[in-house]
Amino acid sequence: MRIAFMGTPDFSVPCLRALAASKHEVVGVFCQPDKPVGRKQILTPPPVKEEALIHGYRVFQPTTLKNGAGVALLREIEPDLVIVVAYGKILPPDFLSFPKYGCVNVHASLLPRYRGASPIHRAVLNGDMETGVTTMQLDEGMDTGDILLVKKVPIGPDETTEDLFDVLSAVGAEAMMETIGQIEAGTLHPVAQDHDRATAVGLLTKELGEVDWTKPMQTIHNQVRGLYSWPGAYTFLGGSVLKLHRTARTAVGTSKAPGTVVKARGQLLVACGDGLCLELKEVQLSGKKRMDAAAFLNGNQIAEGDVLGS
RNA sequence: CGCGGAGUAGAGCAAUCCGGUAGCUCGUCGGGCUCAUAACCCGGAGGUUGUAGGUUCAAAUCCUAUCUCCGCAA
Repeated sequence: MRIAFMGTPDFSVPCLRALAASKHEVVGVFCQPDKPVGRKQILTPPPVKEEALIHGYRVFQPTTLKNGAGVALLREIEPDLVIVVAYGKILPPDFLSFPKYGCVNVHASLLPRYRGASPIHRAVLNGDMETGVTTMQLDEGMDTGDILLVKKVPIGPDETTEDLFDVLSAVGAEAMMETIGQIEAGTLHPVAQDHDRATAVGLLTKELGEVDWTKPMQTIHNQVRGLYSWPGAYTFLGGSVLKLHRTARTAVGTSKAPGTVVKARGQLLVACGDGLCLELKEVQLSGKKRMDAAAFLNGNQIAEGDVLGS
């Protein structure tokens, strides 16, 4: 089958690799234009582009697919099927209907839950015990198409978004290959989503990372692991930003006010809103490197009784 | 030249403004104590202070250049 692939970030790469290793012909790869990245604003190609170039695929980085621009490109490569994995742009109707088998999307959630831009983060943030990958037939809406195939994945209590990212991108590749196989075999049974149960999630913002210590310990723990490693959770210590990279739940109770450092010897415990302590295991003060709690405590930069959050 | 912080023992920090041969906590090694401990006590090892120049009787500290790391912004 002639397949065009559309994707941009790391998450999409395993899918492209799987296609490359398959019998199918990758006739073109679409991704977002190169962007300046990092402190020095170096123009960097997206991960999918780098992977595509390794295989010698034709790469397209159009700024828009609207007004026939996308279809014009499809006409050049004549794909039977288009696979879309975290591409980053909405596909117009004429584009969706161009390939014989349409466009199939790999989405990192159990649809109709978490439609939109940040499904993995949201599942962890909400403390879900389970998430997964859904493949669906793309339609004009945002992740509203008929469901083709679902694979579930459990979420561990301390698992981070980054951990899940790796798992789900691998599972996504499996789901994709299985879906393609069934398309060829004609054995798929698309199921409409239950739109009443749908939830939509937007892009993440930095502000989501600020910890509110009056919240329950579990909620803050979810926030830390859900936003790891980007954009990250943070609080304030003496006016400086203190990033929280890793935390652990404890059963230690306290009567101290939320945000108070309850223990700063051996381990670092902070009081949360529900009277339980959250252990900070790895932190980073602005301008400093990230370090584990033991190293942080050695420098005497924090003491019992200090209050985080201001 | 977007803004800013930092490079000192294995780790995290202090001493830098007001130059005078480097200190603290942890780890490590040896010994001791205790029913016991991420407990405590005693002792030791470990640093040409990112690099290159300069000023000086003397530089971690002042001057110049350079490399690296990090926070913000994008």
